[in-house]
Amino acid sequence: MSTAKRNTWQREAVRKALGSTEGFISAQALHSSLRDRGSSIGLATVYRTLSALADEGDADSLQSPEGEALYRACTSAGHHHHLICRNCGLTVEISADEVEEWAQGVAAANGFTQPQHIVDVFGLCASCSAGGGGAEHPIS
Amino acid sequence: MSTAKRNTWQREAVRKALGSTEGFISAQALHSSLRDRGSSIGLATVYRTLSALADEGDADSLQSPEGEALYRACTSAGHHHHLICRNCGLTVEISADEVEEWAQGVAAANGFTQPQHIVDVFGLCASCSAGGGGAEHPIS
DNA sequence: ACGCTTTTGACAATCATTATCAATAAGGCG
DNA sequence: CGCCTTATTGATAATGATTGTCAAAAGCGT
Ligand SMILES: [Zn+2]
Ligand SMILES: [Zn+2]
Ligand SMILES: [Zn+2]
Ligand SMILES: [Zn+2]
Repeated sequence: MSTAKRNTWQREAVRKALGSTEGFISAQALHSSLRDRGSSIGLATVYRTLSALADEGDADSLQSPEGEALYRACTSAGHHHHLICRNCGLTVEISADEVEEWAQGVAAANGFTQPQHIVDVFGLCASCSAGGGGAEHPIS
Repeated sequence: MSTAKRNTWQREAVRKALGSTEGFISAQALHSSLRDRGSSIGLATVYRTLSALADEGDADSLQSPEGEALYRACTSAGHHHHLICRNCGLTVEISADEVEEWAQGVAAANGFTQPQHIVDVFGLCASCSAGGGGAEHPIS
C-alpha cells in the first residue's frame, strides 16, 4: 500500500523504446527518438521513468566519460559490465569473474568493507575502427 | 616549439592546492578553497588547469556518481586506479596489471580498438567500518 | 625593454538534470 | 458507470557544472 505504481502509456513507451535500442542511450536521445516517432511524451517524464527503471533494476545505467547518464534495458539479470563503442554505441555485456574477485580482494586487503565497483570499457568497435575513423555516426 | 607551456603562479597554485588536498576534490571546491586562502585565481583557470594536469598525467580524474568531475594529485606516475571510502573519502591508489590486461584483452577479443576503461572501487574503509557507520562525514 | 604568444578571468552561453505546480488520468469503490 | 483520491504528467523555470569568448595581462626569447 506504500508504492502504488500506476500503469501509464508513458512508462510503457519508455520501456519499449529502451528495449528496442541497441546499446546505451541518454535520456535526451531517447526523448528525441520518441518524439520523432510521434510520441508527445515529456522530457521530464523520460528522465523520471529512466531513473525509476534503473532503481527497480530493469535498466542499467552508467556515466559516459563526458559525464552524461546513459541507460540500457537490462537483459541479463545478474551483475555484469559493459564494453561500449564510443562512436556508434554498440554495447557488449561482459562478465568478468576475474575482475569481481580482484575487486573483492583489493578491498579486503585494504580493510574496506561493502565494496562496490565501477568497471566499464570504452573503445571503437570493429566496424568503427575499420571505417578508418571515417564513418562517423555518433551515439544514438 | 609546438607546446610552449608557460609558468604562471596560477598553475603552481592549483598544483599546490591539489597536492595538499586529501582525496578527490572538484574544480569548484578547489576554486573556493583557493579563494578562501586569499587567491584571486579565476574559476575558468582552475577548470583549464585541472584539465591540463589530468591530460599531462599529473592528476587523476574520475566522475563522482553524481556526475561531477573530481581531481586528485597523482603521486604514482603510471596508470592506476582507486579504492575510495564512500564515507570519509579516504583514497588508496591501486595498481592492477591483472585488470589492465583483462581490459585490453576483452576489448581486443571483441574487435574493439583504442580501449579506455573506468575502474574504481568504492567501499567503507576500516575506520568507517569499525565505527558501525556512526561517524557520518561525507566525501570532501 | 620589446614584441610576439600564451594565458588569464569576468561573464555569457551551453547542456544535462532537477524542481515546480497546475492539469490530467489511473484505480478503487459504490 | 461516474466519483474521488492521489500518483503522474509536462511545460517551464531553476539549478549547477562546464565551456566559450575575447580583451587585457603576463611569459619568454631576443
Ligand atoms: Zn562502433
Ligand atoms: Zn563487477
Ligand atoms: Zn572511511
Ligand atoms: Zn587501468
